[in-house]
Amino acid sequence: MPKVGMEPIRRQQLIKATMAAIDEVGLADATVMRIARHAGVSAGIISHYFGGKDGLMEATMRQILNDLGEAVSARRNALSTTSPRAHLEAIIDGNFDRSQVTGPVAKTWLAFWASSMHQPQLQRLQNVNDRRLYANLCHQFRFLMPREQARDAARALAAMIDGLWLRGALTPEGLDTDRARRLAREYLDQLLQSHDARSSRPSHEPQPES
Amino acid sequence: MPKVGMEPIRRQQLIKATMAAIDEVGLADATVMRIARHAGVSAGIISHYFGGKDGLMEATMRQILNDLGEAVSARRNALSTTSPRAHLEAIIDGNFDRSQVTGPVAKTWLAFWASSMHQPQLQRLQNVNDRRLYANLCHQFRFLMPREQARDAARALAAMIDGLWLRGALTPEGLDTDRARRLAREYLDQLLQSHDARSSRPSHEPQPES
DNA sequence: ATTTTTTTATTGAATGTTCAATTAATAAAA
DNA sequence: TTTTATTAATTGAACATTCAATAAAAAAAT
Repeated sequence: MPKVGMEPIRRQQLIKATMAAIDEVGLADATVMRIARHAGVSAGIISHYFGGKDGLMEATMRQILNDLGEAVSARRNALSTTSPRAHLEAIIDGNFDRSQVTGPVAKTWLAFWASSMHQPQLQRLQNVNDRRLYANLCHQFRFLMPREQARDAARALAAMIDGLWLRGALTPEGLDTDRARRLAREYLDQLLQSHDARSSRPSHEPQPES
Repeated sequence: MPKVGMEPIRRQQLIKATMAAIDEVGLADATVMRIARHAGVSAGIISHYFGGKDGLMEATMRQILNDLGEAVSARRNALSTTSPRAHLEAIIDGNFDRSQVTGPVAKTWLAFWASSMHQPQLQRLQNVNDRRLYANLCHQFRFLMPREQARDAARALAAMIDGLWLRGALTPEGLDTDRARRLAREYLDQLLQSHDARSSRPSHEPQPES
């Protein structure tokens, strides 16, 4: 059976098998044997390609975060406008991208989320991702409102996205992607309208400084 | 040492110790020995009072959900008005109640949240709680807007609350309670304003039936 | 074009550890 | 003295990891 150049194939297989196993029985019961069985290989191979279980877990989380980042980037790059609203909508849509929201990925994500509280390696990845979402949102809001307001808007929209996502992952029926996207977009509308209403009044409106 | 009537004392001690252990090392490494050590007793006592580790875990989650429910109820009962807005604000405040947001409780909550995806017993508790928050919110919004709109408002506010809460639990600095409360309240304002704006226009406004 | 050697991929069994649960013993209180 | 509370030691199962063995493929030598 052994052929050359199996490494990238096996790595991919095992990462996918990890998500399947976590989706099936949860992180706590996702043993190396179970994961290996899912991939149709022996348990030892995990240590061979990933150095151990931890390595596989980290690689799996990396993959998820990477996919998410690319889903967002792809939608933003497809835009021909620099309109902040369009970019904010792209960020929302990217976060509710199909590939991110499918059962196995969603559950794996949440499992890692929880365990990242106590695993420094995962925590680092988690934080990078969190900050990226916040920074992206904040940057776009800055075109539309003063700094502090933009920060709050970014914080709130980030919370809304994560909250919808979390509730979706937990309900037995899974996330209703269309509804989640719609609610997040409606919230974005409200944020922008709310600012328009405030800034169209004759008060001082501090424009974004550079 | 042995005295009569230790049961309620030990149970409380052990539940608290469970949260402390989970806060310290995470659910995965919260072994019975570690928990027992936190409580200053031996590991065997856990099986004696809770029938086993699972029993202790369930009791701990029950306690957290109970405390949360009481925090909300207490604030709502303290109101002398039936104003939907006041009740919605009380629900928000209750969810960001001090006792819920302290490090150990928050982390334990999130840990259970994740593991409830695969543990039927915890999942049941989780769902009851989720539905209660949604139903409470929905019922209040129904006084102010038509059914479908009220449902969406409830879903969105619930997501916002959970999202703020989740992000707070994950950041190393912990949740900024005041800011979270403020953002959730501002969102509530937007939801209510947004409806006012829509219903003050000369369109048909379906009043709450019943 | 064979044969030999080396490299790569993989397995299965063995190892040692960790854990929850059980049990027998102990000690205080009633 | 009997019951209640608790512990320390033990058991057995589950687990990740390691390692020697094997088998295929590729490369080198004949």
